[in-house]
Amino acid sequence: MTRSATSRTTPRPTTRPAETAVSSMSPDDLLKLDQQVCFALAVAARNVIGLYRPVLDPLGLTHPQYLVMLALWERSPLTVREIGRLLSLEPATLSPLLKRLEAAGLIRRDRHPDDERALAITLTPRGRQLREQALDVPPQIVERLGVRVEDLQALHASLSRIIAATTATD
Amino acid sequence: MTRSATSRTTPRPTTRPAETAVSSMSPDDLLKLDQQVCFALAVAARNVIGLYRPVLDPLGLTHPQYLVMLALWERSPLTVREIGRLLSLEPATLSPLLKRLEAAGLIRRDRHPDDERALAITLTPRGRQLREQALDVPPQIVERLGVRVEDLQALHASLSRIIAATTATD
DNA sequence: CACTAACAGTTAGTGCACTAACTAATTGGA
DNA sequence: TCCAATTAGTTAGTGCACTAACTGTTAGTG
Repeated sequence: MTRSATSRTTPRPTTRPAETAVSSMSPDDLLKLDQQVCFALAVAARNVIGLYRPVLDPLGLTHPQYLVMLALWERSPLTVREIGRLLSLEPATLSPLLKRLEAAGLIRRDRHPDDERALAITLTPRGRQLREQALDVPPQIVERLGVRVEDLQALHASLSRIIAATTATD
Repeated sequence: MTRSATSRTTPRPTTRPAETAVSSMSPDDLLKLDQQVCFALAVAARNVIGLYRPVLDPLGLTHPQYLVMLALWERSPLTVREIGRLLSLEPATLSPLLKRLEAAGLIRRDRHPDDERALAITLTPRGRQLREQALDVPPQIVERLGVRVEDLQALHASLSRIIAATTATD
């Protein structure tokens, strides 16, 4: 752990600002950090989604279904591909999910008039109406989380950076 | 905590800080997809795990399997329950996963000598040896992520708060 | 001592998420 | 014009993750 004397008095070749903090970190620490971040990300996501479960249960929605409904409540005729781009999900994942939402009477899966290949996913009246109940979800989650809003905002900012980095590179 | 502003002079019945910001949002914004922390969390986790896929593929591991191996590389005889506590996973999730690791020749699933109910999960020589290759995983991920280390640290701090909040409450 | 509680792990069933392989519609050239 | 390449969505197959219901073991209590 005790940094070897590599960068002692020498000018430090390519010191981008990003690396300033790294210079105080051993490669070992870097590995640990990465492992911890990926682990924390997976656990936090599972835990938070688990928090949604009892809240979404009365609405008859799972968490991914809830995200799809959020997208549709914002803009209603959407194709499968468009939903996939919004949520970073594969069409193969959405296809059965959308059928379940259709079976629940929340959406319609009609052929797109301009392009027979595509589907026009629209809300049914029941689907549109469900938004009323959904308005109560975020406050309940925030309450159950019991985390300061500033912390949530900080988390959101950090996550956005990661998402930008991982979707831009693709 | 610098919670100064909330303690005005009027007591304000049960205004926890969490609720002030949420209740002051317009209902429209409340359900906006792009400000849902849960959405960002889910997408970030999926993206990062997707980043691991090609890196873990040569090792023959999935991401959850990799996390289990990380736990075992740190401490080797572990029960299913103990792994579950470390990774926040249900025994029902781990049971088939561990059988796959056993089938891959990386672990052994022996009955625990002191308690016939429990399993003693141990590494095989091959499983222990795999650590060598795994040492190369985090640097590859950090490189592919292309994110500043400060951002990773900030993310880790935020996630830790969330995990603490969600596992303590259970 | 017996018998019930609690506990460790497994199995069944549902749903998410991915890749690869497929069908059908559309587009763009040669 | 016609036909190859692209595109939209579906299906099959693997694996993760959960809940509920189960088997078998241990431990606690009457």
